[in-house]
Amino acid sequence: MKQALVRLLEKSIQAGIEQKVLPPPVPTRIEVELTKDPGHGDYASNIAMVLAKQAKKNPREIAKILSERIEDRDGLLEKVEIAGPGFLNFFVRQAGFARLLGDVHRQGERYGSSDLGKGRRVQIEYVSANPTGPLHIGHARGAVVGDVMANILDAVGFKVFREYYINDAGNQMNNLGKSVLLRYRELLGETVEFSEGCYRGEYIRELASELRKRDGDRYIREKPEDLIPRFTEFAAGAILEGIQEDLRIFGCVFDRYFSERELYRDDGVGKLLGELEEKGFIYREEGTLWFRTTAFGDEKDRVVVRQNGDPTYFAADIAYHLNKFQRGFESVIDIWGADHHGYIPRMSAAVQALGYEKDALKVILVQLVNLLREGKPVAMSTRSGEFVTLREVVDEVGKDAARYNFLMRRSDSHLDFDLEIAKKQSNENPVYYVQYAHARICSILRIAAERGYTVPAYDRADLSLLQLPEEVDLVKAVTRFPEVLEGAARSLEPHRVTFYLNDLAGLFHSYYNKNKVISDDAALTGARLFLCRSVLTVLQNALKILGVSAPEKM
RNA sequence: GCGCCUGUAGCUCAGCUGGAUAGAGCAACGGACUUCUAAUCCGUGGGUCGAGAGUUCGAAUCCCUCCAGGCGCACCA
Repeated sequence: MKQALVRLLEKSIQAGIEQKVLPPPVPTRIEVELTKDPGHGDYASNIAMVLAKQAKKNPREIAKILSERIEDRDGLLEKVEIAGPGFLNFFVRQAGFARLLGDVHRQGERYGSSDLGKGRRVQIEYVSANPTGPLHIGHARGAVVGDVMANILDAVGFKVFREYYINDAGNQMNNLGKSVLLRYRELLGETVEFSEGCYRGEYIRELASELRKRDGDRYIREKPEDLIPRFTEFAAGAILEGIQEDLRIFGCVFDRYFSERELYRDDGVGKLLGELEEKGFIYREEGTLWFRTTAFGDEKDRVVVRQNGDPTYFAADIAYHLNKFQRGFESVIDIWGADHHGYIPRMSAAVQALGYEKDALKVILVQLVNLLREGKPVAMSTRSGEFVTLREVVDEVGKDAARYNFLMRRSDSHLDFDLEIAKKQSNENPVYYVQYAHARICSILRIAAERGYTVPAYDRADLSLLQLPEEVDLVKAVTRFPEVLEGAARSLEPHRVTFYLNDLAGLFHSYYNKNKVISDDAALTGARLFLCRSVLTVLQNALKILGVSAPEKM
């Protein structure tokens, strides 16, 4: 509907230009919005005010010129009014709205999707937690934001690739192996001391005892230098398997888990740094290699190879991002914890130095989660290994509530996650509000069927009977869905889908309480069933994108 | 000290990229189940959009200056 109105406006501006009452050109962006106040019609455009400056005319005068030249061939509009400083208010005929439900009917589970992305390839990297311990609640938010963002981009026509970067090459891996070895020795009766950087979580103890069960005490005679790599290998493998399992249970499935080690194969990182040095982006100073990130606006240059010869994490990350682009992705999205925001300028600099557009890399920052129980903070300390794992949260509150809760805020704002509220099956928990709307419609359709009503086909339903204000509002909301997905994709803001769902469910609950869908009037019942079915389709499609189930009964 | 993010109703937050009288949920109060599911709905009250100046037809939104909070400022990842 919005787009149809934009086209009408384009044509009327065109006509105005041809008749020399408006100066060219036709603006590239014409805004049409849903109105808040029914007195302002259904849709409104501010285009007359936008044109006022270049046309050097009073906005109301321009509005008049435009409204006189609108050729409504399809009979969508009842009338067009000029209001306030120069708004064009469109009053859509009821039949115009009802027609839109035909799209829902025809497209079914594809309703809402579009070809905004035109099949362009996007890679989206998220979670990417080091395999040094199980995922905790902090990782969960990034996982959901990434997963849902990917679903949204997929829906609007991008070809999406989901990836998890495994940081399995740094010295933290060494610490992991060392930590397990120490616990292993402890199990065999030695007294051990944990140095700085060691991991002390309970899971380390479990890994050690697993090793002991499997291989007994035969490692006790070997040298630590020989043992640590093997212990590391074992621990990282086991932990990564656990991470993958947790993510799967949480509904996050990746196309690929990319190992950092792969970047070092055949001295890949070294060669890349050499190339960048030839191009002048890297220089040597006091025995270290520096990347000239200041050339692209970073506040200082960054080390890529330390004095001791080891490449930094940043060096590998440059290679990783080059690898992404070389695999043919036109656009790359990284999802990071907000505490890494300082890392953006250097990564952006690297991407530009590699010869790609600045816009080719986009970063979504996800703020930390405050875990609460009945309003009181739950203590978490990664160092000591006291934290609530993702698995524990999913087990306690369920996948649906957990996922929905992480999508109720903009990603870059802090989020309080209260375990007790998330668990409650009450009105404090919005996920049930939406699911309940779905279950209610299912129930209506069931009972309608029992009474001999079926949802009519689009051309058999008399949708002109849908005249109540609540019905028009519902139709409007249904038609907003594709726009919401596009907006969420454009702005990289998955929370918009959640807010939209709350609105839609609210409109339905309100309608439901006031009106009967099933009545003795067969034609009216048919029209209302058709409307219900349309709402149901949107609820299902949207919930699917969020990775939240749509129960038929509650 | 520098940089980024945040500041909107008592609380938690939206505000569609500058539009018309700033919204929702909780909490408070008052109502609605003999009905297609009350995990719902209807109503009432509640605001100096952190403060100040600026840009223009028009600002919660954009620019500048302050104030408050968070996070960064490694040859860690």
